Amino acid sequence: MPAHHLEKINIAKLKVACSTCTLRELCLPIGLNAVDLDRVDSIINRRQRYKSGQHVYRTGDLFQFLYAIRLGSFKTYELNKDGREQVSGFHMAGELIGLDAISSDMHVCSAVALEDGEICEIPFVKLESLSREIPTLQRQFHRFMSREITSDHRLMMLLGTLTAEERLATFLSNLSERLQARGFSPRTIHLTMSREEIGNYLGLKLETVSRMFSKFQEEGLVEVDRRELKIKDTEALKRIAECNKP
Amino acid sequence: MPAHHLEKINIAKLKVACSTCTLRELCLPIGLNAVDLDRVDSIINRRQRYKSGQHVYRTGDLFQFLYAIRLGSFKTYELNKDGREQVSGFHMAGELIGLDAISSDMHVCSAVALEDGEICEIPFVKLESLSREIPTLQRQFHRFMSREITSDHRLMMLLGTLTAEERLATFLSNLSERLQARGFSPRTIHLTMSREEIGNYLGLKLETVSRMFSKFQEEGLVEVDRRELKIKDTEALKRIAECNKP
DNA sequence: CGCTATCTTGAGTAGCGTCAAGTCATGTGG
DNA sequence: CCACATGACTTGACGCTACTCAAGATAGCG
Repeated sequence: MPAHHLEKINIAKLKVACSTCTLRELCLPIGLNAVDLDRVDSIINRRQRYKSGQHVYRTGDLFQFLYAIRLGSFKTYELNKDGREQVSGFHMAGELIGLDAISSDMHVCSAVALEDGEICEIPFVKLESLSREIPTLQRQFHRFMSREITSDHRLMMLLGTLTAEERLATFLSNLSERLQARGFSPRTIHLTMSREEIGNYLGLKLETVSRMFSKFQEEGLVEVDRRELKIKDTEALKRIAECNKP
Repeated sequence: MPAHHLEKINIAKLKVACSTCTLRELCLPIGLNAVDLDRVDSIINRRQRYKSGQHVYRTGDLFQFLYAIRLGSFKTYELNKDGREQVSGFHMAGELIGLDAISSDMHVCSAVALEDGEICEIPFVKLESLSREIPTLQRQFHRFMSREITSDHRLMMLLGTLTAEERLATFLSNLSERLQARGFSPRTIHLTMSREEIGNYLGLKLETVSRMFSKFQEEGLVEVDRRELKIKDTEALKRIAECNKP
């Protein structure tokens, strides 16, 4: 085999290995040593591409994989019998989705790409078996599940007790923080979801979301033009959102 | 040691061992064989008693244990900065609470007894270590965490999309089912929580909860007298609650 | 260029919240 | 034993927030 060919393969492999992934400090294998990282590497189906609008899984699908987001943004949602939608989360790079399916071996919500993106598939049975051998991985996985529960509780607090204004401010603050943590601008945000989807997340109608955006704009907190958002007064936004904290 | 003394000890031990616990088919060690069951037994601090109103843990407490409820009912709740309360769940025998604390090593919500009850404390570090050796236990634990996520998503759907009437019907149907699963009457229910606590769970004010109870009573769905509840028309109640299902 | 999807804005309304008064059961002290 | 206080609940009147319905604006797309 010629040398340049070998090199190509290595580059291709490197590009997608956990060890060289820019997300490794955000993703499941946080804190693993090189050897253990390789073992995790070996069970992952790396870099499945998703087009905007494409589903990762749907309610009722057999559960086999957890999905670690590498690139792009995704929403997870449930529909009730009447077709009402509740968005349970907007997810971005480094987050793990599909955790709700473990208990019933079937996905109980759906996940869809809001823009083009990439996902690493993690075979759950293999992850469980590996996490029996690597305590750090086990602990990390438990933290991820627990974090999901914590963030669900935050959303409950929002849905159960906050006003429309407080809900939107909380949503924007949270989005800004998470983008910042991933190296994006916390001020200039491209919204990958529609007003209706934001509403279905916050327990509001799309008209109410739109009105609140306009109100925040009038008050000089943000500038919105369709899906382009500029946060002009982070502090004021945070102050309104503060009420969702303990 | 005299025989009668020995017998006494055995009885005392039997009364609190997982292997003889009436909840073993509902609780964490579902499906374990006798040997593994004993190993789980050995790490558990059994039967801590709680008086009505007593806290199991509070926001900010160091996380050390998961808590398996043996007897009684408990609520888990969070307070936000303004003192608004969101109840994240009413929990009863066989349920595991404290799962939200894993990610931060601190409890992020509080748990309080709604009536006198008993709880088994499970040291989390020991549970993790044991679950590395007992795959069935590991799987079971993951199922419990995942079930928590699923039920949180149900509550989100309720809070985000349902009317007051639908919320209360869903609450009552769910309560009835869970009591039935534990061998209690699904029709004659003693409510261990106040109207305000129900409201803080359902995202409603206590007056609205009270009005909805009265409405259900007028319509012949239930009979309520303070905290004693009789379900007169299970089917009608289920029909109203149905909308919270996928 | 017109069609469609998405978003904004207005007017009117319904549902739930707020405030307040009253009931009832239980507990307390004289 | 009664007078009174207290906490939990119910009910009514009224108000406000967010919803509904509708019309119009704008960008993207075939």
